Amino acid sequence: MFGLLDCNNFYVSCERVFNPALCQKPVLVLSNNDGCVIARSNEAKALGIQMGTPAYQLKRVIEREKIHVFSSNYALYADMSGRVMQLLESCVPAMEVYSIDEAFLDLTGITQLTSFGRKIIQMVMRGTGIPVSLGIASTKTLAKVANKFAKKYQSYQHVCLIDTQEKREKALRLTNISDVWGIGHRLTEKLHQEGVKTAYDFTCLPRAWVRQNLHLGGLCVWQELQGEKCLDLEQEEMEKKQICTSRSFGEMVTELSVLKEAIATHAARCAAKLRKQNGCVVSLVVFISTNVHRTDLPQYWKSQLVSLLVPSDDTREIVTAALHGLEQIYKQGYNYKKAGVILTEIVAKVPFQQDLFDEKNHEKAFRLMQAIDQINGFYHECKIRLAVEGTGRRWRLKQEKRSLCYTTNWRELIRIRT
DNA sequence: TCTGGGGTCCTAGGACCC
DNA sequence: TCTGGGGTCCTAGGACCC
Repeated sequence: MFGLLDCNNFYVSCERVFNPALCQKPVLVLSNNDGCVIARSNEAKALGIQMGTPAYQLKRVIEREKIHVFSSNYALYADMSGRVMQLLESCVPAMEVYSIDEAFLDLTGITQLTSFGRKIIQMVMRGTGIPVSLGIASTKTLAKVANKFAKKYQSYQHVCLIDTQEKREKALRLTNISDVWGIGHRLTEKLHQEGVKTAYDFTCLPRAWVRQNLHLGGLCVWQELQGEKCLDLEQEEMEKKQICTSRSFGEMVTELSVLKEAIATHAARCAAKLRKQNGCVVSLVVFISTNVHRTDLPQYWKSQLVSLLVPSDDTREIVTAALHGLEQIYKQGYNYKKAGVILTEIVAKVPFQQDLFDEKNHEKAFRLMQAIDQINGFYHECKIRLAVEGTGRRWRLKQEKRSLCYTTNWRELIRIRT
């Protein structure tokens, strides 16, 4: 059996752990640049606030309902996620960390699944203060369905088990097709045209039709909903095939010098992620774009592929390549809103490969990068950077309501008044 | 004024080869 | 009347996830 454990309103719950006065109150967490809503407390959901709504459209309701609003604080959320995952690891034979707030658990051989589930939930609550819900079923997709019920109906007390045909059918009849994992809005439209409203209706479609019209991905969902296992636990962390770092700017940017700082910073961040998985990059893409929402201003979107002569994981070489790409696509006279770097072709690192004409001291470069990674890793921020990365003063994110990094920064530890 | 950031996988279609 | 057939590789774009 599979379990899907998911943290309730995760980002909001993290804020509440360190600020209990937020409990029972409507709370929102915003995306980077305080752009749109990415997490809501139940109280905020009850006010009808939808995921993804731009913050400026909510100004009035925020004031009227006294909603507490936070900029996202990823350092805090990532650290809290790590604590939850560590606790889970200690009580199941195997697990897959699926996202920052979700994990699939291998529950093979465990009897009394519901009471076991309740114990896990209590343990996470006691250890971290984060409320979680658990769905249990014979496939991952059904465990996802069960998890929705565990969250939605109080009577389950945060654990929902689907272990019989009757329960499975009943759950599928009560699940909208759009709420099924793997069915996005496009497939929902297509299925609505076929008269499919619920997950149960979907399972009644003939296999051949599903294969032909929804292809392999759709067929996998169809099988899993019947209780036929298609997906397994993925335990080892896969190496990324692409690594991307991009950000919108807090304010619009026109000058090349400012874009250079941003691109250099993103490229350096990509390089650090790359070294973490022992990879080297062969080619990368740099892109810049204006603000697509400002239809009153001239628009420009351009990307440039850059190939490195020798695969590299050296921040200096990756940054140089990225800046080279930027110079080829920069055009004066536009207000830029976003820039990014994508490492598109990644290969495994072969230690100190030497080219005949290569005069670089790879051993020395390796030690330098290692030292930088260690120092930056220790401080949870980039203390050591290239000068071209600048200070970010001119393009920094807007984060007006960020809470403190209670668990990762000594200067921001929680203060208790005496 | 103002709308995030990071990924994956699959498929169709074109280019090219013999 | 009649226009081969089969294969690979690459890329762009679409769809999905959190």
